Amino acid sequence: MAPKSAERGKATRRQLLDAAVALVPEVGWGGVTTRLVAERAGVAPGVVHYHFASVTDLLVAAGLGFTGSLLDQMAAELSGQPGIGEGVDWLLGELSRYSGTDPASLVVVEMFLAATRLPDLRERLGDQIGRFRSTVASWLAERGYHGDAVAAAAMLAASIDGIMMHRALDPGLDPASLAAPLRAMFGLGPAEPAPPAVPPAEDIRRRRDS
Amino acid sequence: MAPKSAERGKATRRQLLDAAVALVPEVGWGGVTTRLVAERAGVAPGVVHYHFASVTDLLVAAGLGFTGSLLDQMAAELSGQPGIGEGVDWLLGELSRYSGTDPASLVVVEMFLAATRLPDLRERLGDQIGRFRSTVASWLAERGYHGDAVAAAAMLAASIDGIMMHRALDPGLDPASLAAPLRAMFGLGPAEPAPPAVPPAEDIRRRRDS
DNA sequence: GTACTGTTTGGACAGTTGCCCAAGTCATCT
DNA sequence: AGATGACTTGGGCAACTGTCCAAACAGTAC
Repeated sequence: MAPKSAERGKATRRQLLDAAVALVPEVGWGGVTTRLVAERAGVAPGVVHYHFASVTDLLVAAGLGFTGSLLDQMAAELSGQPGIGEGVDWLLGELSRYSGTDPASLVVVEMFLAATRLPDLRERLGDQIGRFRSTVASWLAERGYHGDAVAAAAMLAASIDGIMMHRALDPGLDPASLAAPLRAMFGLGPAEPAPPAVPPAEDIRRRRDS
Repeated sequence: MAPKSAERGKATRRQLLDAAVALVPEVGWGGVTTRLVAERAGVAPGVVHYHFASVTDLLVAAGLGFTGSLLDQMAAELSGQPGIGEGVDWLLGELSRYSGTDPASLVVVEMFLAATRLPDLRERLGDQIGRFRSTVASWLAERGYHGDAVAAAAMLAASIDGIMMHRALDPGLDPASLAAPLRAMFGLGPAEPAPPAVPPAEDIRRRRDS
């Protein structure tokens, strides 16, 4: 055999996947072409169809890889939060990193849309999000959330994407200002028990303007 | 002059806009082509570039027309609701009509995405949604919502789109099941005392904060 | 009738697309 | 040495794209 060639092939495949993920936010899901990916990955155009049956196949694989690790990481970090209040606050802080126009946000929305036209993608992306929701629901239940934890997790997940999308149109929409209604959704008080005047140093990492 | 011709022109223009709106959910924003629109509208391909400078121009005009009337209608109907509880419930009922895979939902998401790449569209769509949020905020304030009505309106608007998107991936996600957390967001009690035939056995006796 | 206007037609144009494939490279195996 | 296998190359193909345009088609005004 030729293990050296196989290694190189794996590397090329990875480069194609990375190039595809990077290209989706720039030109849109439908704007990603064979030659564009090849050029970005630094390979000849023919390579794309050697590693993937079609550009759509490449995009599906690349997209699912991206959302999979993103959701896994978010679920893990959220599960590490001690209480529901801390979790919601952490989530809002995390959300401020996704402006709706940044590459990660755009990939997610593009995939939502592409999934409506690709049954295979829809099923697999739905599974990923279902797993995320389950993790969140368990986390809520373990923290003593009184109510339908599954419904609350669904609302939370939907809110994340909704806020992300709306921020794309209104950059002035500050996630921090949404803390009160979001906390109320989980039966939490309107504000942190600690006085907001002096922020607890470890919890708030960066607080921009007002 | 030729008023008869001008009339016919207006009608053709309308047909092109309608065809574009119908096509977006079917083939995607980027999949709408000159010839596709012309065929759907029942005119020759050249007509498109007589009435619009480019396909993008046509799509922007068609999309904004669609979202404009959709948002206006929703704002008007929501404003007609007597109380916040009724409004939220009405909204959830309305939301069940938008499965995330229906034409209207798809047009909205496609426009969000297109707006991130078309500054002109972003600004105008942002204005439309800003107006919607203002209307909702006023409606909340008039109903005695205690808290930041603007933030609550933003969360509500974002939730609508978030739920819509998530329903596209999980058709089993019932908007009605989200009533409890959504109502809690507005400091409302668990549920209305008017359940359908099948009683929602799972009861949530969640008290709000102070 | 002729002149003028706004609208419509269908084809032409240069460019891009996805996918394919014969020929090539290169390390490994017999 | 030759054969094997995985991978890469660059060009070729038919199909499609947005945009343009000379010509035809109305109706109105003179």
